[in-house]
Amino acid sequence: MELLVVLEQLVQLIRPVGGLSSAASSTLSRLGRAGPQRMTELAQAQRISQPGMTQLVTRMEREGLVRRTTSTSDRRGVLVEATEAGLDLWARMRAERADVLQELIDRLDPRDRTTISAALPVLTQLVESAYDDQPTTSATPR
Amino acid sequence: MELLVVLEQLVQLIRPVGGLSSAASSTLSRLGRAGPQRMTELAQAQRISQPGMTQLVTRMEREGLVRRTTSTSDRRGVLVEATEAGLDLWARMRAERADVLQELIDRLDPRDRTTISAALPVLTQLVESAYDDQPTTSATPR
DNA sequence: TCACGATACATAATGGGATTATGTATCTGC
DNA sequence: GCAGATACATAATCCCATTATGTATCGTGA
Repeated sequence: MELLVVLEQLVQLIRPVGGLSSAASSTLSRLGRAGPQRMTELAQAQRISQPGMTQLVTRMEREGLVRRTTSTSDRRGVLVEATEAGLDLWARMRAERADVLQELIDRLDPRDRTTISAALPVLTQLVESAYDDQPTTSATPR
Repeated sequence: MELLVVLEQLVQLIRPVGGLSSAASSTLSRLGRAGPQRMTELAQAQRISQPGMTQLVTRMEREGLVRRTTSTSDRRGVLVEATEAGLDLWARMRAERADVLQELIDRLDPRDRTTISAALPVLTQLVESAYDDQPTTSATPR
């Protein structure tokens, strides 16, 4: 099986937890961790276009997960912040995902488990270095 | 960074190669490897609905990557087969992806490289066992 | 042989999710 | 004050997925 297929299927297994899409999920995470954000900040962090993020925030607002507030420092823009319900979902989602992943790993034999545990930080580093090489303002690899 | 985010970003790095979406890409792979397929077979393999696959095949047909042929054994259905252009793209895509991945891995130090190489088959096994536990006919985890 | 239920696909309607282009309001620097 | 830049929203479009439904064909049992 090709690695890309493996990775995508792994994502498919884990992502449904919490019921949010990828972009919604990590946008909510970002708001939870870093507080209110500008629309373009969120779009850049998620590597999608600004209108794409506008639409996503609108959907998340509709579900009560975030709200738009007025930015006092610059009236051209808004700030997006997570609601209480959003933060609750975020916390639940993270816990559930950890469980799902742990279950998957638990079915490996101990040596494979060690291998995976060692690989995760390396994968993280790999991704980070790959993105560090790309200008943030360039088009999303797509 | 949360594992899911890492995985998704890794997918985002690798997938653009070849310019096909995930479903198109692995559908084309399947046709290349296993020859003409029924629509429902393709849908099941991809874990999407039949109408979803109908639409995808229509789009791929429009791009000249596949064609529908009449199934002689059962006039209710069609067979989907890859065109020459489709097979060419498939071959190119696979080669390019291998290059991208190799580049990413080459920037690791040798010990991390070994770690990743050991982890890939385990990840594969992990995904396969996870899907083996789920009835094929059940809804896609979503 | 015929009728009924199942199968195989296409179509319709809908919504999420992404893009580029464009519009409107605000900001900044000359 | 004005021009260019910025920040977002909106419009149009396409991909991609779903469920529901329609049409044709098949398989089986009476």
